[in-house]
Amino acid sequence: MKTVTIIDVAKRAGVSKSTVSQYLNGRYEYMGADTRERIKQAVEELGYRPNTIARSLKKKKTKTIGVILANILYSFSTKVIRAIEDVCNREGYQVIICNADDNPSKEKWYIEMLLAKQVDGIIAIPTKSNIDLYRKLKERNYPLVFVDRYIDGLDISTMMLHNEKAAKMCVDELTDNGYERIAMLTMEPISITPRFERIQGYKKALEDKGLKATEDYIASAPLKEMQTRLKELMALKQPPQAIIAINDLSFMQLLTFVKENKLEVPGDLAIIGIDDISFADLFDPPLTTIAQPAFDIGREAAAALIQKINNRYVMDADIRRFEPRLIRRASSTKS
Amino acid sequence: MKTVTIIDVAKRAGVSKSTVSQYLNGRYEYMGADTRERIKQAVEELGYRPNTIARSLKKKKTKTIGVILANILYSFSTKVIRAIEDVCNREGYQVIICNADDNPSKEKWYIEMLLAKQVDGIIAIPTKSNIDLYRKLKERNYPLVFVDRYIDGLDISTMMLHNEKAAKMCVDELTDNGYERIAMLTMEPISITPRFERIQGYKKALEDKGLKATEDYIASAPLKEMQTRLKELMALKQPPQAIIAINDLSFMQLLTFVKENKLEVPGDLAIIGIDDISFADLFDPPLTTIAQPAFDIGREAAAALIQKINNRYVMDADIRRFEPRLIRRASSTKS
DNA sequence: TTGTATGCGTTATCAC
DNA sequence: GTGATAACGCATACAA
Repeated sequence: MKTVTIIDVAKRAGVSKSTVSQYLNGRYEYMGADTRERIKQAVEELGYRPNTIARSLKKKKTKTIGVILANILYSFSTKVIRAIEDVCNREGYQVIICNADDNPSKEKWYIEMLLAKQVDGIIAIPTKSNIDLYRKLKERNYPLVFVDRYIDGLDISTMMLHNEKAAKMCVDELTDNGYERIAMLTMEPISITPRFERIQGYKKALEDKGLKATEDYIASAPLKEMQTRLKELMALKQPPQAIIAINDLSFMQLLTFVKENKLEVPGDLAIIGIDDISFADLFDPPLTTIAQPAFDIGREAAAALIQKINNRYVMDADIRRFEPRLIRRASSTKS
Repeated sequence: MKTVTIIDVAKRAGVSKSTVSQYLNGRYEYMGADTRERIKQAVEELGYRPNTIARSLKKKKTKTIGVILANILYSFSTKVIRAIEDVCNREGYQVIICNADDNPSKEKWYIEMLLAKQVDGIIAIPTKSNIDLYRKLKERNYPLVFVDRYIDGLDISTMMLHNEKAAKMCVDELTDNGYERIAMLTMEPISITPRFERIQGYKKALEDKGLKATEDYIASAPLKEMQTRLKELMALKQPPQAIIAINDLSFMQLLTFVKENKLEVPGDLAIIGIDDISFADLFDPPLTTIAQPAFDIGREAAAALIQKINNRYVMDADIRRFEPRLIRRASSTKS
């Protein structure tokens, strides 16, 4: 697989490599029609493909971006990536994906790897632990966009769900249907942005309705211990009449619990989940969910990053909030 | 963000850039302990990061591979990718992901993009339409591994499910429970490897049991038309007592159909699906599925590719079959 | 042990 | 219009 270079093309076409370079970059004005044709021929005959690596070295642009996220197995991540990919490829960018698994040292390693690879910009769902590294990048005006999570005091463009509103939608839907003892089920840690904000939103929404948000009703646990935690929650003297699952994984746990304990939904317990899940319609009864526009979020993140890449000094570091959407099904209705 | 290069480090350490290069590549033998220390210092003080692009150009290796698949939104793809990522990163490789959407021209475009980027190898879930391109790569001994789909006559290492066995497992499970009129539901096109092989396996397994495989019972349709197709199937004079869904997407359609028509499972209709789905346990009744080891497949594909990259002449082009696993739940039991 | 020179494949700045 | 030639940042053979 001996590589055919621009020099081979030049020889074959009987011109210099500079002229070929001109041709390749579409600067046809400086070129006779016949030269142009000869080069075209030569390129085809030799099956020449420009070496992007060499070009990148020279131009100091790789037309590649990096995406750092927790785990590609989460459906939110998958959708975001898909949207990013679509935008980027339309613009001629390639995407390198990194699963940091919410592990700060892995995240750091990936960031440095990406920088060494000279990617033109990075989109990340950041952990809070590499704040210094991100700050340094920000100071250098390095193109950077966050998704889903916000890091305080860093002032980097962030695309995320309007989490408080999402939680409020859940509460309102439930209170509208006459439920008053409403609990929230959340994964740990609860410090990351979406969880924190949703819990805040939940509390506020309850207060707006004149209901008390008792700490008893905020059930947080790691995924593995969630069944036990739920058992505790339902064993309270005043068990909740309704539970809001803070995300899809918690929701799955809640569904398992409901099923194993043969609870009737919404009769024994009304439920509602943030994040849409594929089988919401298929569950019995169909599940009320709050969908977030993951594709929109990904698309806008990519668009913003590319804009930053093209004009490094238009650094409007802001937070863009995306609207949650209530999909009303039977699991949250009056019992 | 003026880039700091190896020359800056050399100056700072008071040595030549070759010495620094030696240091960076771990050839410490040719170096005084003090020199080594000085370089280390300089690197840290300057925050120097080697430019991978320049290194790649020189070494003609990018430590990057490309993955081409239909759509990252499919759970099989997601799992495969995750496994590939894990292996690759452990070996210092980065992964560029491309969604070809089963569109041959998109696939072609991506392949050429990846080659231009000088990726060290490619893992693909190939369409059948770029066979010439793949053949050319194969002839050049370019490292290439296929996943999930086989292309006849190309002789390229392929990692895939033992599809016939998977289908046979379904049939056997159903016949063991007394079902005889067993249909298969499949997406179109049926020509791609996994679907084709599963249909073959289905037919053979029926024959093994002395049952006839009538064409009537092989219901194929694009996703959008599957509900209609199912209606036709169940309207036959002799409707099936059981249906095998060929993959997760078909299975979802089947579940929707069952639900909308209030069929009792397995009383009115036994069902079973190939591919595991996350809510198999949560459905009512729990769903029997055939799981495929997507992570294993991805891991082995990555391992094979890296081996090819390291030794381009160990080109054992074979097909590796992975074992399906029956997860027996209530949807396929005796009614 | 360390330094010098050269090349990787391209693009860009000039002359011609 | 076209062609030398010098970078881009690094690795490496070879000289010192």
